[in-house]
Amino acid sequence: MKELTKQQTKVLACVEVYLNQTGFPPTRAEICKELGFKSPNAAEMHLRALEKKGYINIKSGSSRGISIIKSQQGYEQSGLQIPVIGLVAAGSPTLAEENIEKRIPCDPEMFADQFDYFLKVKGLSMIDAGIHEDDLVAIKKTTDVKNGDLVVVRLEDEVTLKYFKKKDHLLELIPANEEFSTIEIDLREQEAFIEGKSVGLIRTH
Amino acid sequence: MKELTKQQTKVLACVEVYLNQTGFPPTRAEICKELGFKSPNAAEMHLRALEKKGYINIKSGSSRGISIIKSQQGYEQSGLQIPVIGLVAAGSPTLAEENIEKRIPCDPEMFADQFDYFLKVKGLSMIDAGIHEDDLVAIKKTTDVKNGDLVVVRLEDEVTLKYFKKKDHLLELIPANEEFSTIEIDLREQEAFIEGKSVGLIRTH
DNA sequence: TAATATACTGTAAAAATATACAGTATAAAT
DNA sequence: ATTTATACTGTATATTTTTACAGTATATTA
Repeated sequence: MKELTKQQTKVLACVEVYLNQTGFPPTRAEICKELGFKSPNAAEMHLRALEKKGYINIKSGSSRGISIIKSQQGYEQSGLQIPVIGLVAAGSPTLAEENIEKRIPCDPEMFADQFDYFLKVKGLSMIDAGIHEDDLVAIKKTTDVKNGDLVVVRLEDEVTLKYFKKKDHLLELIPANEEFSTIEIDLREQEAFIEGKSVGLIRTH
Repeated sequence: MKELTKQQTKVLACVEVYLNQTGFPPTRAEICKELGFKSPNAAEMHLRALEKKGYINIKSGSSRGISIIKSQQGYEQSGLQIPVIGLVAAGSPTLAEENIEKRIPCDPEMFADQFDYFLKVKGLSMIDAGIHEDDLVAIKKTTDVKNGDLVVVRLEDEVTLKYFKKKDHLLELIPANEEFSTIEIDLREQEAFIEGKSVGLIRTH
């Protein structure tokens, strides 16, 4: 890829910034206004140079017909960001702003099932299932869970991620670590709120 | 958010598809051509309705001045799809079409580092690192790796995912499973091609 | 020293585009 | 039975926008 002159770099950046802010490319006149040129031909010439060097494509005859081929900036954020929630000991994992640690740009349909948020794993209770501390488990908000599903359950003030098993009044929350023991709940005595189930996992190396 | 009529949904989809394909929004006339309308006013009315319902913004007086507020589509349609490559025993993991098992809609910047493809894990050699069979490891194509990195290395015709350790002429490829042994390579005797390193992992539950 | 590339100004015209206005048709709601 | 909302056609025009053409100035290369 050929190198750009200083001015060409400025013009390309101007187009990209305009695109990010408005969602559509600028006109020659708008580029001039932004960069202080007094003739639309100034912008035109730079755009032509950028096209020749393979950085942009110009659709002839179209207004604002500029498309970026090689961006100076990183991948533009397409807007879809999934919140990450810490597996806090107290309270249910709400999507309220104060509970969101960060957001990750990804597609809510990247796993087989759609999901609503990531839950950041604390502790080692699921390590034998290959789920480590700080892994992010993709959670689909639902109460429709089956035996064997990996579920997020709230017991009073505590939220936990375990395998689900239910028979009549007995709910078992089964860890994947020999050093932890199964939580057994008699649903006639204690309430259990199913927050959702895991449809996938991601980990940053 | 108000519901859209069938035609409004079509028009919104048309705008989004056009945007994804060209990088700039369509004109009224182009929407008409795409959807078979014979009057630019047909497109105009639908766009106005979409603006009123909060799905798009129209910059008055500007050509192609449409910006999407609430997208109907995800990464699937926006083209951001990352290929999944099977960890085949023979040959390097190329992005040639025949090696691509499927594509996953997600953002190449979802992990700390950008990555190029997913590698589907075979075998249990990394199980103690929480990497199971059929997990998808996000690989960044690079030869710039440090000791301790999880790397994809090709030895002759075999591709393997292991921890990297190099000292002078000795390359060690270390598994995370006691039942497997470290691969030791004297680089003066045998070549080793570093295909890339892992920046993350995803797993579908 | 001439040629060439960069970097513009200034003007103008053709083409692209938004957008208003006047209608038609149909189905659902009042 | 009348109003209201959806869904258009068809025309016209003011405005926006591209883009060509004619210059000017400066620095670099041959």
